Amino acid sequence: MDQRVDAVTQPQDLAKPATGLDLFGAGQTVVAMKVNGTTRDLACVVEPGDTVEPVAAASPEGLAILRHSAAHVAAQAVQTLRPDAKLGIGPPVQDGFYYDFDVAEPFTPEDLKALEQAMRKIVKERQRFVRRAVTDDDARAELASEPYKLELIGLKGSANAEDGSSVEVGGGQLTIYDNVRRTGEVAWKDLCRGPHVPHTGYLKAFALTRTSAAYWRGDQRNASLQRLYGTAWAAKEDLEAYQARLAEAARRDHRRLGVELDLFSFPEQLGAGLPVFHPKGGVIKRVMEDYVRQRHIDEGFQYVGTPHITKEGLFHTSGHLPYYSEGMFPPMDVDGQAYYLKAMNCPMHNLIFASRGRSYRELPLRLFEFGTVYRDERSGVLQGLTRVRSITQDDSHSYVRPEQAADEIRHLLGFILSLLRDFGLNDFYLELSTRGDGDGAKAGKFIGTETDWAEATAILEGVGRESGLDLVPDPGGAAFYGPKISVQAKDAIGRTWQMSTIQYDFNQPARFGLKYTAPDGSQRQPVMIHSAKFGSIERFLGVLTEHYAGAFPVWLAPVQAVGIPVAAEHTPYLREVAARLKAAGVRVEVDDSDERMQKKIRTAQAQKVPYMLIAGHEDIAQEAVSFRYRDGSQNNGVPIPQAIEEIQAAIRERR
RNA sequence: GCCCCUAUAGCUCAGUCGGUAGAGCGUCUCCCUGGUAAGGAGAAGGUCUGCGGUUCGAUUCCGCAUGGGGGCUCCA
Repeated sequence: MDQRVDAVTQPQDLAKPATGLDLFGAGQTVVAMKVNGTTRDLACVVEPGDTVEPVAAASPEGLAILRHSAAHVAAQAVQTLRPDAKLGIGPPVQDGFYYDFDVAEPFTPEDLKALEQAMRKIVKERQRFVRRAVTDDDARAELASEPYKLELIGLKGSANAEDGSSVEVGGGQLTIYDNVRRTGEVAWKDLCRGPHVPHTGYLKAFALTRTSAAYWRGDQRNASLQRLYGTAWAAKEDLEAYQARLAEAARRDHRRLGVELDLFSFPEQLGAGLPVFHPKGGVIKRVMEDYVRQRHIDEGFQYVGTPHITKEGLFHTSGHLPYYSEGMFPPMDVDGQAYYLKAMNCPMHNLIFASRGRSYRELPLRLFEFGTVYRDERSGVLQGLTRVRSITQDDSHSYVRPEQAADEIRHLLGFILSLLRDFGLNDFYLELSTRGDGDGAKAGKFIGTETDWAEATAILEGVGRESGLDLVPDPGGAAFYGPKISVQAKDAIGRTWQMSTIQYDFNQPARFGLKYTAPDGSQRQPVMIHSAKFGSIERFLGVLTEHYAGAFPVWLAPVQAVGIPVAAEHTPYLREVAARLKAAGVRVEVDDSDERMQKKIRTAQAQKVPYMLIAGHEDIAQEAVSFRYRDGSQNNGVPIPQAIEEIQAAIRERR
């Protein structure tokens, strides 16, 4: 498959200058090469003594190059069909690429088909990607009709690579890539750092997927551009596998399963982002909450309760109001005073802490509740259960002596991971959100001294490193009052979800004047550590639904067993069996509808019920039931006590 | 909040080039009494999301609102 070429390190390996095309051939699987560690076009010249390694098309770096080249071809296609289109930027992204355009008319689905067609034509022509160094003035002259490219040239030196606006290669040199036909004619060109595949014929598997709007350089004040999304892969099979993954994700979509399994809905009369849980969704929610509550109590937390509204002063004390007002619903007037729906629980927990004098002996003091908070999320960001406006947090706050903080965070992280594992999630990494030293810190988005931030960040980072999990930095992503670690969990089909957070907060204890009496009798300020295990019950339920594709483990399944009589005359027997199961703590139903057994099995299967208990004459004679499991396997003639024990064991072991 | 798309029965969707609508599933009734993924027959169910406009006439065309989807931005 991939060409394995050992690094060329000795001058005699390479007697005269050569290119990757000479070294690796113009094969399909090598798209670029690393020359002395820098990724370059295969067409670039290497000197004797250079270290050269191939970059395979299927490698992450190779895919990015492939996708970036596909973005160029997409842009060329757009400007062929829409000569008025002005180019924005077109980088590779996760699983694909996009390119932004300023066009008079947005793209339609028919446009996508036509554009794909035009792309295929360009691919067929095997146009070479030819790199050319240009002076700033030449670049301006060549791209005079591309206002956004001119703006990028003007940004040279100040632009950062993160938003894709950086165009120069090392040393401020600009390069243009020409797409050259075999006739030598330049079909298209773009200001670009590269590298690119040798020619468009390398694009074997691509598709345009969707369009959307996007602001120029990601800023709402700028022009709104049309973004064209596509995907590209090293081989057709990879593209098909990707499309199959998307179909699988759609099949698991919790918004769809929520309706099919009768779990929850979003009544229009209630308003956007406000879910109601139906009885079956309510069972899952209740079982989850009961389990999590008990685990918290076992871990030394005390269960508390707080109201949903408060006078506005509380959020001024906490500091949320000046910093977070646009995320809160507008205040309501109660007897001339402004009251707010709470958008967070911590200030109320602080009041519990402050309700009487606290001794160092009480610390860590751990308060926990399921607190429903309300956030005025922008209408455009709402999405099923994963982004709602009423959010039930499994919220806890640990009040500790500063020297206890590291231990408490370690304790919390271990607790969180064990809880997530109990719900079938096993693949994690951590994200460390800090103040960063970028725009946020300068703009006053964060409160507290630099020393405090540095200390808090060091503690979180230390615990994160100890965990052995990957720790990904997220500069500038902290809460305004302190840094945080968040746990990212991968679901059954490899998607990452942000779940739990642990936040170190030295600000709120100061703002609330929280104190405890130290051994020497002095009054000291505790540190508070915020943590949410699921983040939000709603989101977690949505994630779990997709993780299990609706086939919840027995302990969470809304209906754990359904009795299916072979004929109506066997219904009374199954009712007795069901009564015994119910007494044994099993959520069981009997399907006594006027349907045939096969139909009832089909229905139970569609509802993903873990156990189907079938009974006819033969079972009744033996005081038994016949099992049919969700996976279609069977176990006939199981004596009733044994059947009860089997189901109980599955529940007990959280299977 | 911004851009685009979208809204027909409880669900999934046809349809009406402008003359008030259909299917499958589900629900209800009756027949069938059947051993591991759909037995048969019949019925009920829709002011075609809401409000305006254009028109002799609007579910259909236009505008606004609301809900939903894909992104952008945001996400303590």
